[in-house]
Amino acid sequence: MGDAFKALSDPTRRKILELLQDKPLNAGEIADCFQMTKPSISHHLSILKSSGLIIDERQGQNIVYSIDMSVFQEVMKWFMNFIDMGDEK
Amino acid sequence: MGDAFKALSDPTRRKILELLQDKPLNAGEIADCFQMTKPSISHHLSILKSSGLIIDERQGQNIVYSIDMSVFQEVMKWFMNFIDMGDEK
DNA sequence: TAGATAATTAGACAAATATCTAAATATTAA
DNA sequence: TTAATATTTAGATATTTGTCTAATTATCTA
Repeated sequence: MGDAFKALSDPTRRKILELLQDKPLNAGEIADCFQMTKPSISHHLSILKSSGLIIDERQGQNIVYSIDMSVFQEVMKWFMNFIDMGDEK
Repeated sequence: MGDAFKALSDPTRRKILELLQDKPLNAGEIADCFQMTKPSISHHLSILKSSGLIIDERQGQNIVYSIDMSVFQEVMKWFMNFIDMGDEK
């Protein structure tokens, strides 16, 4: 899960996640939202993918990215532990 | 809030937060939990502090650190937006 | 005030990171 | 099969990051 925190530390990657929150997008559509070269965005997508935060699927010439909730939920659980405290002891 | 994500990306810093989850600790007590020099821990503490995730208070010779929940909650809200989705539109 | 203890700041350095350009791969369509 | 489009991979580079040692600051106590 450490990889997810690393992935979340970059603002470009967080913005990518926010974009995908609305709907799946292909790499080109994502890149169009940034003033950055496509290879750079591709690199960020690869980090998000290997951290488990997004998944990709080829659709013809395009590669469509979407959010994978399972790792998000793990990270959320980590935060929840800090809120719970009042309950026990 | 970007600073908080940056701060959370390092495993040592996350472990410090987990330690402080139990109770406030001074810099020396925190350093004792790691195989790392005190200056390195001090550096991590300073990053956590400037990100708003912890606060410090001098008590005599010691400086006691504890978690500041307000930024935690902001970060949590960011994650919540990814869960909510089902509700609107 | 001098010495001891707790912690930080300063400065150096290797490793990791984000970005770019150029080249390669994969798919579609003519 | 050739050309066009979408995307990634490779390689280079400047910046950021995490760590260390040495020096400094702050507090307490004898």
